[in-house]
Amino acid sequence: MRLIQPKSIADQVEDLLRGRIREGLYAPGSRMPSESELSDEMGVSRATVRTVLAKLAVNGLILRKQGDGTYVNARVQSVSANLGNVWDFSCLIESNGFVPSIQPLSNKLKPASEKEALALAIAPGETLLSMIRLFYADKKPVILAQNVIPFSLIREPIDSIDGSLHIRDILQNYCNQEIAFVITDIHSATASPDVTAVLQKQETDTILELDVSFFSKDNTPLVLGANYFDDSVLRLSLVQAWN
Amino acid sequence: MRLIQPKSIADQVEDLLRGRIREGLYAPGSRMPSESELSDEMGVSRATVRTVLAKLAVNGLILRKQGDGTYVNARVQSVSANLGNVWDFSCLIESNGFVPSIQPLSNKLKPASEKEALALAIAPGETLLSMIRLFYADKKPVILAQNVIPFSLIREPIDSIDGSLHIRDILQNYCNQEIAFVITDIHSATASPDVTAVLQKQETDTILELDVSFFSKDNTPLVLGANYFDDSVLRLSLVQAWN
DNA sequence: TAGTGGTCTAGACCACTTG
DNA sequence: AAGTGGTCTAGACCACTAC
Repeated sequence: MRLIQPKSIADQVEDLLRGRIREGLYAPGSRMPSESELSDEMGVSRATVRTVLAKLAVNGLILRKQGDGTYVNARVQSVSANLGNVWDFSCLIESNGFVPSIQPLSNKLKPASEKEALALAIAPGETLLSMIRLFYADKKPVILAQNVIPFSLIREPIDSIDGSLHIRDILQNYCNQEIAFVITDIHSATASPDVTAVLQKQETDTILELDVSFFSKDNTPLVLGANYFDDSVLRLSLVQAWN
Repeated sequence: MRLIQPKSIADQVEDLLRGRIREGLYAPGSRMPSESELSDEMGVSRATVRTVLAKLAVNGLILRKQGDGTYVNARVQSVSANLGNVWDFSCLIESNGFVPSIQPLSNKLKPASEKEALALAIAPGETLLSMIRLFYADKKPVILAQNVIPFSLIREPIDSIDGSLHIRDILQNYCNQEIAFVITDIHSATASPDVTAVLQKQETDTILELDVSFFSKDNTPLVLGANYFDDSVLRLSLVQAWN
C-alpha cells in the first residue's frame, strides 16, 4: 500500500500556477507577476518559484524574457501532447477535445517470442501476460493497444486486474513497480486486417504505430507495448522549448 | 553579429559530464560519483551540479536513486532522438548511425496560400521564401524538407543563403530571429508521386510526415515546415523520463 | 549509522530590457 | 535607473537506501 504524502511545496506552487493559467487569471499572452512577487505572495523562496517556472517553460506553457518578464504562451494551450505525454493516451485523447474511455478486449497468457524475450531481457518461451485494449475518443475507437508484461512480475491474480487503468497504475498496483523511463518508437504503417476491423479503417488507410518500452530505475524492462493509432482522428503533436 | 560569450559554469559542467559518459569514463550501468564529490572536484556548488544532473536525467541519460546514487543509463546511449531533437534532422540521422548531409534543391519566392497565411499570421498572397532540401543518411535520401519563411523577415539577399545550414542558423544569420519553441505534428501518409521519386520509394509505401512550426519568444510564427520522413531507414524514437 | 539524493532557503551578483 | 529574469553560492534539513 502506498502512503498519501503531502505534495511538495514546488508541486503545490505548480498546481496553483497551472490553475491560474488554465482559468485565465493569467490571460493568454499577458505578462505574469515577477518571480519576486510570486515568491512573496506564496511565502516561498525565489529558487522554488524558479524551478516551477522552468518546468512550465520547457512545456512551452510560458515564455520567459530576460530583463522583461514572464508571459503566458497563448499558442500552446490547445496543443495536445506535451513532451511527457506521448504515450499517455487518455491524456492525449482528452487534450484533443474528446472524452476518453478504455475498453479491455482480452487478458491472455502466452509464451514470449524471440523478439519479445530479447526486448524484455527474459528467456524465449517464458510466460507473458498480453493485455489488449481499445481506446475511444467520445464513441469512436482510435487506438488499439497491446501490452505484454512478464508474468513473473505480477503479484496478484490476473482476474483481478482492472483493464481500464493506466499502465503506470497497473504496474504500481499489481507488480509493485515504478516506471522510470520510456522509449517510444514512431512508425507509419498500413493497418493489418484485424487492426482495420477494430479501428473501422480501410486497408489502404495509413496509421501510426507507436512501439513503447517501459523501464524501471534498475533498467529492467517492464512492459512492451504496440499501439495502433488512428491519426486521422487524433492529432499527435509535441511542443519543445528552449532555455 | 553574435558575440561569442564564454559558456556558463553549468554548461561547462554538462559538457564535461556528457563527455565522461560518452567516452565510458563513467561506464554504462555504473554508479557515478556523488553530487558532493562532483561539486568538490569541480569547485562549484552542489546546486549547480544538481541542475546539470537534473537535465541529464530528463534526457534519460542517467538514473537517480534516492539514498543510493546516480547511475549511467546503459540503454539510452543508442536511442536516436532525445526530446529536444525531434526536428533536428542532421542530429537525428547521426544518432541513427549514419553520416548526415544536406542537398539544397530549390529556393523560390511564392505567394502564401490561405493555410500558410493563417499559420504564419500574415495576409494571404504575401511573399514567402520556399526552401526545399533533401537530407541524406550516408548516400541515401531519407528526408524531403520544405520550409517556408515570410519574405518580410529576411534581411539579406536570398542568393546568399547557405541552404545547408540548420533552420535555426538560417533564422539567426539572415533574419536575426531566435527560435523559442516548436510545435511538431506527426502524421502517417502514403507518399505523393513527387515525394516517392525523390525518396526512392514505391507509391504504396508509407512515410511519416512531420509538420513543424517554429515560433519566436514574441509568439510570432517564423517558419512552417513540411517534412517527409522515410521511417523504413530512420528510426524516430523518443526517450521520456520522470522525476 | 553513514552516505546518498530530494527539497528548500536567503542572499549575492550579473545581463538584459524598458522607460 | 529600476526592475526583470539568469546564474551561482553555502548551508540546512529531510527521506531514503545500503551496510
